[in-house]
Amino acid sequence: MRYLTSLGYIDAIARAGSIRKAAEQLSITSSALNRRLLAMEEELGAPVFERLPRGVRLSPAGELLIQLIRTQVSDVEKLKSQIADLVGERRGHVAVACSQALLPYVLPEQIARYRRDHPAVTFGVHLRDRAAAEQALVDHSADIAVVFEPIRLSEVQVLSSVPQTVCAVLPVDHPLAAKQTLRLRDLSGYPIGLPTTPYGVRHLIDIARQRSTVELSITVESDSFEFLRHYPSQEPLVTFQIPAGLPSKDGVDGIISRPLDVRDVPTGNLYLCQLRGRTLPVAAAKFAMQLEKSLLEP
Amino acid sequence: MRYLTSLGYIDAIARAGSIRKAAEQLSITSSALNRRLLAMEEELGAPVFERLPRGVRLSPAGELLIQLIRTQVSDVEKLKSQIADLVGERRGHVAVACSQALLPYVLPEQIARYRRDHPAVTFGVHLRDRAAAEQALVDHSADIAVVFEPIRLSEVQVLSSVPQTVCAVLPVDHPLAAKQTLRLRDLSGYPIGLPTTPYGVRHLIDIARQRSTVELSITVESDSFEFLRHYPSQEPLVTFQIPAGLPSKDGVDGIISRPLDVRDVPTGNLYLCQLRGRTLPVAAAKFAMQLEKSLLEP
DNA sequence: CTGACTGCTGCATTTTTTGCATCGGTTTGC
DNA sequence: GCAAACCGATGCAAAAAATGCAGCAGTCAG
Repeated sequence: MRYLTSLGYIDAIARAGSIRKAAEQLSITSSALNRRLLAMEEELGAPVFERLPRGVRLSPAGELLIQLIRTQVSDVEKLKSQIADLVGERRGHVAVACSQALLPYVLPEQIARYRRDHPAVTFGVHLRDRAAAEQALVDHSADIAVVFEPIRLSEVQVLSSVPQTVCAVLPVDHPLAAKQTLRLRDLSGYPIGLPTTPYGVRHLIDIARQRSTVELSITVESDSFEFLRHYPSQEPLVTFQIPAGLPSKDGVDGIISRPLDVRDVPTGNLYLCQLRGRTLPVAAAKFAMQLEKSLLEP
Repeated sequence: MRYLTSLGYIDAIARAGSIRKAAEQLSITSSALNRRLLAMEEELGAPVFERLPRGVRLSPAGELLIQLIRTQVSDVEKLKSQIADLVGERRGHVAVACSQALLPYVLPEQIARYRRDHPAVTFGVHLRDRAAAEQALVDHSADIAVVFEPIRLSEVQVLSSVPQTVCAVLPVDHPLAAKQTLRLRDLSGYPIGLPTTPYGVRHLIDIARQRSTVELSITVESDSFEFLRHYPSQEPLVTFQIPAGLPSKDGVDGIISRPLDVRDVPTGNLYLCQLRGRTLPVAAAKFAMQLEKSLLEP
């Protein structure tokens, strides 16, 4: 929207932390950008940024302004989406922030399904750890977030949640493949691969390790489930994943999954969230409803 | 605010019902205004107004837009007020919609008191009947409303209410002046002046007249309490008013007031309201708090 | 001290907005 | 049934605003 350019520019400065950097990203000169900022500060009667030797930082007034800017911009998005809906075009854009587990199966399937009905809707899928996903909601860079065991912020509103029992992921020929569910002590002695700390699965495993005396031999750590999932084809590694991130059938890619006994590792929850108090654009709201339904009835 | 001009222009068109009329009020040419509108419609992908032979009317999309415009404009007002607060200037503007009863004593006193502490804050006081006051909140032309016995709309949020027993207003030398409280039948035979229908006092009196067999001789009707209040100096007329609209002492202006018996005329309530879900600008919120306090502890 | 970075500003140029005049259309009054 | 009075839309030239360019002063790391 034309009339929001100044607001978008200021948002860009806030994100870039520097007028010149922001100007480069926006493909305009720093002088033009600087003048828009000065004009805004003139109108507000207070500086929006503190000038530092190495760039700028939001002033207290700027913090208020940037919040207004983001809600106003996304409100306009919402309006446009509503109007498109009114005209019958049903177009829009949905930005999703999610945990890794959603990437291989759930989101590709759900987005494709949604787009079959509404081909004019575009999607953005952004991998974010638990904290960053919530931050993305707050700064409006995501409309909805799907996260496992999130750090609960008061600004986030939970639309629905589904329990997810952590599963061990093993090569098909692993000695433990015979068992239907695994205790933590079963894993003792086998090489283990773990996700790095910010992730929910690791969080639950860590809790279990603290409560138990079982010693796990942690061979590999990675922030990529993709890596951990494919590693066992080289060495018989045991790693962990929640059901949503696993293929529906055993044996695909030469791996199988076995749920961990809930006495060892508590069942976590996968949460579908949005920013509290925000009315989502039509497309995002409808997609969230579809996703919610599919998560509850897998 | 500079970047809101287009929005303000479109709001002006919506209020004026015609591009040319709005252009005149805005002191610009109709062509300039028309082009801004066309540009906006282009960006939205839908017409904002239906073109009628005698002007324009909001389209469904326009209804959505105008609502967004008004909240955005008042959100910016709020931001500016907050920033001014931050800078320590404490300035702002408070628009009040109120019943007639508030005009002579309550509001002048309260506004003057507020302005003693915050001289940079300006006020707008708008006389509105019960329905119009609530409409003023909805379209953001008022920040707060003080009304007697309002028609309750779901969009309105009550901040506080105080009971107000309807009083009869008589000349000091009226035969009924001896009594401390008056029954409706006491008034039978004396000439009566009544406010016109949209007002709350009239509403309560009408209810009382329906329930009772007493015949009142209605001599004068007026939509001005000011007129009714001063009429008795010419002819011994009995009229009605709520305590908030009466001088604190009897005998001022040659009139006295006597409460009506609550068995005849039910006690009404004076309501202090704002638009539901709206966060008021700092100045309006503080003034509302002061007003609320003074109404509860008269 | 140098070099790289920052935000800011004067001036010429480009882009956008505005005003003026006018067109085509519908309603209203006689 | 015709003229006058509105209405919104548009081409064109003038006015206003935004932009790019170049260069300023200041800070900081090495």
